[in-house]
Formats: sequence, structure tokens, C-alpha cells
Amino acid sequence: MPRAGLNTETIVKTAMRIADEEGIEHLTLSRIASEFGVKSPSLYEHVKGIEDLIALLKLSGLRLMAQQFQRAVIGVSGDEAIRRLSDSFRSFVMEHPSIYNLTVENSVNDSEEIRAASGEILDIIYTVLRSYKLPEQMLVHATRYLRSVLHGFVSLEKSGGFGMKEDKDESFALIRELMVSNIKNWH
Amino acid sequence: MPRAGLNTETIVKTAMRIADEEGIEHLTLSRIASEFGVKSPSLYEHVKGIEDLIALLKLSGLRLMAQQFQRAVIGVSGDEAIRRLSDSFRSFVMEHPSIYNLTVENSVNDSEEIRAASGEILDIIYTVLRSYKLPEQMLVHATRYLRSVLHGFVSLEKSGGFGMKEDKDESFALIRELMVSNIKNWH
DNA sequence: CATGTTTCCTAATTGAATTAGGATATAACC
DNA sequence: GGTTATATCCTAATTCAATTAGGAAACATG
Repeated sequence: MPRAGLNTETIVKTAMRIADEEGIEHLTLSRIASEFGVKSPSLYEHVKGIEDLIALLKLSGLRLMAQQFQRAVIGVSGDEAIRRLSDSFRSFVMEHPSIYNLTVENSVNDSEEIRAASGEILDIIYTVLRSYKLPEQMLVHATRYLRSVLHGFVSLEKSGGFGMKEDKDESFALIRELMVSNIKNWH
Repeated sequence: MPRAGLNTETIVKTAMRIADEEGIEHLTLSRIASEFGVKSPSLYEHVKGIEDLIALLKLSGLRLMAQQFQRAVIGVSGDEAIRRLSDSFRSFVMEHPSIYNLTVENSVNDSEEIRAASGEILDIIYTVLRSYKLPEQMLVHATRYLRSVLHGFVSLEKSGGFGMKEDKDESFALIRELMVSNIKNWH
């Protein structure tokens, strides 16, 4: 019987798809293996185990997020950069609900690579907000505010916390503009 | 050998403690059973299974939250009510990090009781914001804004997303006042 | 104290994660 | 092409959590 041609990258990609489409609770090594027509022990040649795989998913998610945010703010700054970043943030979470959840949890066990990718994302936000010339300490608070609003909105939206009625796009647009105004007039 | 005197309520309480103190990933029926000096099958006399228990935890958490929010805003209104609600929100999440996570996820499988408890919490927020006399549609947006900021801040704080440096209490106080101001001047 | 019910038990099943060790496909080299 | 080495995948077996079946003894009730 020929080999399946597995490798770490394809396993991570497939795992990401399963997690986002079917929910992280359905992500098992057996489930992934069956996707490739192999048995679960075969995966251990390519990933150390389920925890290692989850860490790889998290890293992959963080890097993808950093890339998308980076692209979103290329060539723009100030209010428009906040808008682009916000929309990009929301899109990422819509597209990768389960992976996004992984990226939010910080742990003392996180690898250097994961820390670096997280840091990169944070740097993008800082860079965007730095153009507003706030004092350094206020920059920290403003960044926390921006992150809180974005994370809060999209995770509540994702988890069905906003109910059916009333347009969520409208809420988001409104809140996004409120944020822009707040940061512009930060005191 | 005498009986352990188990009942649904004490099991839920113990489960809540284990989840919040040790993390939801350590919450197993065996772990709970060992806490009472019994074996895991014994628990099935009192809860239908682990999923049922989680649902009970969620309901219990929602009711506790509703109660604490209710108490926090008794006798106050307007800006001060927003402040009390915000602080109460943050305290709850600090005290019950794992249970809070359960309360955030909405599901089509949620029982009527869970929906009712969720609705009660939402009603408290609506009541607080209603005193600002916004048009009904804006009330929806403003509520979503308030919930986003609170949920966003406390979950990022809880997950270690804000790093070590800079005082988080100060960030929270600042952001809370910004929220108050935004709602007061909602346009 | 006799009886019925409830509570807790042991034993057994299922499914996921994991490890050990083996077979063979593929690669590397002569 | 043939030989050898390595990598990839396998089966078999272990552990642990959840669950179910069925039994025994505690407790409540009269």
C-alpha cells in the first residue's frame, strides 16, 4: 500500500479546517487521520500529540492573523487604519472562529514562536495608535481599549450573544466609529 | 458503609469550585467523585452526565451573575449604575473565570431556564441604560457596546492578554469612565 | 422489624490519546 | 539494478474518562 504523504503542514491545515468548520470539540486525532485515510498513530510521525498540534494551530492562527492585519493597514494610517484593522479583525474571527479562540489564551507554556507572533500583532496595533501621539502610558490604555472593544464585540457576536434582531453590521460600524472618535480625542 | 449524602446541588457547587480553581479542563466526573469519596458512577444518581452537569454549571453561573448584578445596581442609576455594574462584572469574572466562560457561549440546545437567566442579565443592563433616554434602536447598539467593552476587557485580562506591565486597574477605571461618557453623549 | 426505595457499588463497554514494535515503501548509494 | 538505510504507516496494547447494567446495602416508612 502506498503512503499517504502526510506532513506537519498538511495536518495543521486540515486540523484548522476541521476546527473552524466543525468546532474544536470535534477535532480529534482519529478525525484528522480519517481525513487522510490513515490511522491516528500515523500522525505521531508528524506531530508530537494532540497538545502539540493545538499549539501548532495557535501559532499558525497567530501568524495568519498578523499577516492579514499587516496587509489591512498597508498604506493607511490614523482613523482609516483603525477602521481597516477593525474590519480585518472581525473578518478573521468570522472565518476562523475556533482558531481565534486558541489565539486568545495566553499561557506560561507558550513557545517563543507563539510569543513572537502575539507580539507582532500587538505591534501592529501599537503602530496604528502611535500616530495619534498619545503619551506612552496612554498608548497602553488606548490599545487595551481598542483590543477590548474588538475582542468583546466579535466574540459576543460569534457566540450568538447578540440575539437575532437588529443589524450587527450596523452595531459594529457604529461602535467602530465611536472607537475612532474616542482615540482621536483621547484625554 | 454509610452513604456520602450526595445531591445535585452539592455536586454543582463542588464542580464550580474545581472548575474555577483548577480550570475547566480538570473538571471530570472522577475528579468530582473523588472529592466526595465516591466513584464516578455514583454521580449518575444526581446528574444525567457530564454534559448535563456543565449545563447546570452554566445555569448556576448565570443566576449567580444576575443576582450579583442586581445587587450592584440597587438604589443607583445613570452613570453610577454603569460604574457599579462594570465593577461587579469584573469581580464576577475574576472570581469565576471558568464558569464565566460557560455563560458566554449561547447554544440552540440551551434550556428555557438558561435562556431566562441570560435574559434577566440582559434586562439589568437594558434597565440601567434606559435611564439615558436613547431611542430604542440606539439602546440596542449602546447595550452591545457596553457588553463588548466589559466582556472584551475582562476576558483579555483573564487570559493574560494584557501582559504584566502597567496597572490594569487603572486601564479599567479609565475605560469604564470612557464608556460612561460615551453613553451619556451617545449620538 | 419488614418492606420498598434510593444510593452507592463493581464490572464491563466505548472512544480518544498514546506507546511499542513491526513491516514495507521510498530514498540514497554503490 | 540492487542493496541498504530511513521514514512512514501499521497493528496491538495501555490508560483514562464517560457511560450503562445490574446488584447490595443503607435508609425511610409503616
